[in-house]
Amino acid sequence: MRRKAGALLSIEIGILQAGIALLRGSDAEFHGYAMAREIRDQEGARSLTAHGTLYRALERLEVRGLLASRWEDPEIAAAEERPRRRMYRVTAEGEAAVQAVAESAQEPAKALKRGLAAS
Amino acid sequence: MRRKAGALLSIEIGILQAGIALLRGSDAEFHGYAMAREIRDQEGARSLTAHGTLYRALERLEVRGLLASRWEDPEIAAAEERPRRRMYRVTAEGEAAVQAVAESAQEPAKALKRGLAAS
DNA sequence: GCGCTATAAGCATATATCTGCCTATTGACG
DNA sequence: CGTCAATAGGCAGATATATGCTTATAGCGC
Repeated sequence: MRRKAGALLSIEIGILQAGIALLRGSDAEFHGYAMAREIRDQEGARSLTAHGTLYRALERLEVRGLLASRWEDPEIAAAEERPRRRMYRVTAEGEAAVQAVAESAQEPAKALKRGLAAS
Repeated sequence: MRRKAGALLSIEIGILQAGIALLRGSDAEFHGYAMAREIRDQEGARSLTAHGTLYRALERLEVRGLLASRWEDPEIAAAEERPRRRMYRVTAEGEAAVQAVAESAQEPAKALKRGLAAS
């Protein structure tokens, strides 16, 4: 659907924000499937159809350097009897990108506040 | 569907026979998913519904000692970028069980042959 | 022979990631 | 401002294994 140069899609912002929220916590890493669950539960039944949409979004973010990933130690996955996970973390670049989006989104809000104060 | 004491179901016989055929080959081991493909291709679109039927049959055969399994080294699965496999092989007991079934199945055939020869 | 019950089979879904193919949307450009 | 093209989204399925729940069936006892 033809992307505006350098812009972030809402799904991408969502991923980064959720990932940044994790940075405050203990592990700071997440994996695709858990993120899919998060989005499905919160954003009122967003389908992500078979998760294809999400995994592609994750890939895009990694290619752009906003996320970095590593494969979980396969021994751990085997011990827990589940498929192995690809662990993602938000990079400094990723944090900056979200910060930029948040700030530009606040501009109209500030304008509104000023407007209310004046009336 | 209430099993006759000690009897083998046709799906179980099929698994064991296919497994025994492999014994002549190089690896002698198989995994559930490959077996499912085999059965699907050969037995004219047997569904095995999401493979649930097959995996339970494999489990039954293992519990009865006719199959033995081991988990594939998770590093290999990771290197090949796929979920890990559970590798099965037919035990001596398994071979004997199939042998017994095959022999009892030949009885009627022999009787028929005798009958034909006499006419 | 008939009904009861044990159990296999079918259906669905969980776990986790990924790709192919088609459609819908949207930014960009004339 | 309308059309074109790039790309995101949706659908489907592959790779592997496994479990919960319901339904069908077959053996066994009466």
